[in-house]
Amino acid sequence: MGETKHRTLTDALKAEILSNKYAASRAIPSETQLSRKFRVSRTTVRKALDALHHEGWIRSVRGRGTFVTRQGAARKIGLVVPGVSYSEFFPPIVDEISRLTRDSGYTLLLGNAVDRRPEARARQTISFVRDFVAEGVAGVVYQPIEMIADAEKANRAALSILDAAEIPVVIIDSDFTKSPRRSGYDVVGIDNVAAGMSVAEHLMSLGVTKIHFQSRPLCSASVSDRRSGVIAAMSAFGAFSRNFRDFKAEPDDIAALKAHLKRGRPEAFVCGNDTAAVRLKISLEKLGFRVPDDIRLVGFDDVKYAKIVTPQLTTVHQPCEKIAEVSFRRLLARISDPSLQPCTISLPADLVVRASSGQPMSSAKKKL
Amino acid sequence: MGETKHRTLTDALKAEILSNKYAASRAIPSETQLSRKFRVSRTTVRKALDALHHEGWIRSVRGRGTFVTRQGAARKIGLVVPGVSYSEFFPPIVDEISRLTRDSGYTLLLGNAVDRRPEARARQTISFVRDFVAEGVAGVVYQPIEMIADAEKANRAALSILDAAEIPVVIIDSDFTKSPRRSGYDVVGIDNVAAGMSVAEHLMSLGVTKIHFQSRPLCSASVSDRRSGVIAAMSAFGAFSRNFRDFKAEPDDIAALKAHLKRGRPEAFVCGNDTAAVRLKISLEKLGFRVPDDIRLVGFDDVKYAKIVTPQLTTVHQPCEKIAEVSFRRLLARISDPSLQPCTISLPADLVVRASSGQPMSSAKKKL
DNA sequence: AACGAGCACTTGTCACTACAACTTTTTCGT
DNA sequence: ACGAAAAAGTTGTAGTGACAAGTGCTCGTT
Repeated sequence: MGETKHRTLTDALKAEILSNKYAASRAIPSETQLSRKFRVSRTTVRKALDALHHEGWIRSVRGRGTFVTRQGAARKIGLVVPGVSYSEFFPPIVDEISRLTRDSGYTLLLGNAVDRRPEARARQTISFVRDFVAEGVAGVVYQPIEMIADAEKANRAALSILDAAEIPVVIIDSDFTKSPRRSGYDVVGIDNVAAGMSVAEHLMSLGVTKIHFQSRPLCSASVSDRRSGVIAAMSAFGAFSRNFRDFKAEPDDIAALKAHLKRGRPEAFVCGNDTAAVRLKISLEKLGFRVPDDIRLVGFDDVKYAKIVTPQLTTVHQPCEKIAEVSFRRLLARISDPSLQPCTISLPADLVVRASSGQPMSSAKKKL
Repeated sequence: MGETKHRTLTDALKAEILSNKYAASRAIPSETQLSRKFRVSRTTVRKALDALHHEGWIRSVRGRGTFVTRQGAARKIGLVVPGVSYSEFFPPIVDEISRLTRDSGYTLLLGNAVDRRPEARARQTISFVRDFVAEGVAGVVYQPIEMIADAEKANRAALSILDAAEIPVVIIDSDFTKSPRRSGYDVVGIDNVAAGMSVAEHLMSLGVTKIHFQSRPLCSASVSDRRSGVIAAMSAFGAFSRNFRDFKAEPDDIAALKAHLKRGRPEAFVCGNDTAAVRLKISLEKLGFRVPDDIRLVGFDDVKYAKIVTPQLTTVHQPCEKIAEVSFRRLLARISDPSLQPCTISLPADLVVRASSGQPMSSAKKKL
C-alpha cells in the first residue's frame, strides 16, 4: 500500500498550496506541466488532482486551468479567547481546537487577549480580528468578551469586521446577547437554563426551599441563563416567591455578604460558576458558616479544583472538549456552505452531585 | 456537458442499488463484467465506481470485489409523526422532508399515526417503527408522541426498537423528556424557553404585568418550556409573585375558565400554542370578554389562521421548513458518522406582534 | 481599427495495455 | 485424502494515445 505516486503528488501539492505558493487568482501548473515536473503520466496527475478536488482544495475550468479555492488558499482558522488562563474553561478548548485544526490540515491563529483590565481585552480582541482578516483565515471560533459594561457592543464591533470580510464565525460557550435575543451567529455550548434547572431540582429534591443565587455585578449571558433556570424550576415547584433571592455582588465582598445574610439566611447558595462558589465558600467560612452544614453551595462548570476543595463541590459539568469538537466541525461545515441556517447547538451538561450540596433535609435537621 | 458515459453508468448503478438488486453481502459485478455489459472501457467503469465510492454507496476490497455499503443498501429514511393533519406544524415538515429525501436519492417511508385516541396513536407508532426496522431504513426523523399519560415511556419504547437495530434518530420539535432532562438523542427545534421569554417581555414592554399561562392538562415538553420562559422573564422584571398564574385546562372548558377568572382576571393570557389560543378566544368571547381590549392573548407556532382570525394573533413563528431541513441534514451526518455527539439544535424563533396583544397600557387605559 | 479565423493551450472523456497486490478456486503431487 | 502450488479471479496503480470541448491570444484580412 504505502506511498503511491498519486498519493505523494497530492501531498506535495497540498504542501505547496499551504505554503501560499499559488495565488488564488492564477492557475496552478497545468496537468502536462505537472506530469513533466513530477515525471509521472498525466493519468496519475489527474488522479491526484481529482482527490484534491473532492477534498475541496481546487476547482478546474476547462480551457482555463486549475485554481486554488478559497478554502484551499486560506487553510487557517482563527480562535479568539479572552485570556486562556482566565478560566479553566479555556485551556482544554484551546488544546482540542489546536488538535482538530492540525488534523484537518489547517493552521491555528490564536487571538488570546491577556490583560487584567477587561476594557483592554476588548481592544485587543478587535485587533486580533483585524489580523485574522488580513491573514485571510477561512473561519473563526469566537469566545465572546464578558465582564465589561457594554460587552454586546464590543462583541458586535469585533464580529462586524469578520462579517464584512464574509468570514464564517462560530461562537462558543454562550451567546453574547441576553436571552431570548440571539446574535444571529452559530452558538455551541451547554443549555444554561437547563443546567440551572437541574441544580435547583437537585436542591429541592433534598428538601431545600430557600435558594439564593449569587452572581457578579457584570455577569455573562450564561450566568443569567443559569439564574433563569433556577427560577423556572423553583416556580414549577411553587417554591419561588419568598424563597428565592439574588445576591448580586463579588463573592469576596464580605460586607455585602453580611448585609445580605442579615435580611434572611438561605439554605443554599447557587453561584454563577465554580470559581465564584469557591470564593463564596471562603467568605462564608470567614463569617462562621460551615458548608454544607449551615449553608449548602452549588456551582457550575466542574473545574478541576471543584473536587479538590473541602467539601467537594456539587456542580454542573461543562464538556469543554465536546464543545470544542462540535464548534470546529460546525465551522468547517459553514466554511464549505456559508448559507447554512444559523443555530444554537447545546450539548448535554450533567449534574455532578458532591458533598457541598449536603444530605437530604430530614437528616440535616437532626444535626441541628 | 450533458450525459457522459461514466455519468450514465453511475446513475444506472445507483438505480440498481436502490432497487435492491444487490445484496449487501454479495459483491456487485466486477469491473471487467461491467465494462463488457455496458460496452465501455474499464477506465470508465472505474471512474463511475470512484464517484459512487466518494458518495458512500459502495466500498471495494482488493482481490474480493466491490460491495454495497449499509448506506447504499438502505437508502430509505423513516419519518414518524403523530397525525399529519393534527397540527399545522406537520404538513410543511412532511413536505420538506419528502423533497430533501428525494433530492438526496432516498426513499421516504411515512409513519403517520392517525387515530382520534392518543393511546392508539402510540401503539401505531410502535408498529411503524418495527416496519422501519424490517425495511432496513438508514435513519429516522421522529416527532414524539404527546398528549398521553405516560408519553415518555411510550416514546422510549418506540425508540429502543431503533436503538437495538442501531438506526440513527433525530427528534424534531422538542424532546420528549421535560427539561432539564434529555433523552440522549439529537433534537432539532426552537428554543421554547427563549420563545416564552420573548412573549412575556413583549407583554411587559406594553405595560402588562398580570399574565396567566394556559396549558392543557397533559401538555408537551415544549409547552412546559414556554411556560418556564414566561416565568423566567417575569421574575427578571420582579413581576412574578402575585402576577403569574396557571390556567391548566382545556381552552374550551368554559366552566373552568369562569372559575379561573373569578379568582382574579389577568391582563393577558399566554397560551401553549395558537390552536389553544384561538379556542380560548372563543371561550372568552362567550363569557363577554373582548380580545385584546379586556384581555390580551398570545399564542405560539404562527399557524396559518393566526393572521386570519380577528383580532390577528400575536405569536412566535415556528420555522417548520428550516426545522425539517436542519433535522434531515443532521440525520445524514449521523448516518455517515454514528459516533457524533448527541446535541440539541435550536433555530431562531421570531416574535410576530399582531393585534391580539393590544396597544401599550397607557392608551389602553384611556379606553376604559 | 475592427473583426474573425486559426492556433496554442487548457481540462474532460474514453480507450487500451500492463502489471502489482490480494483472494478464492482449482489443480496436481504426495 | 490432503495440502501446497498454481491458476484465475478481483481491485489498485500507472502509462500511452487520441479526441472533444472550452479559453485566450495572435495574426491576417477587411
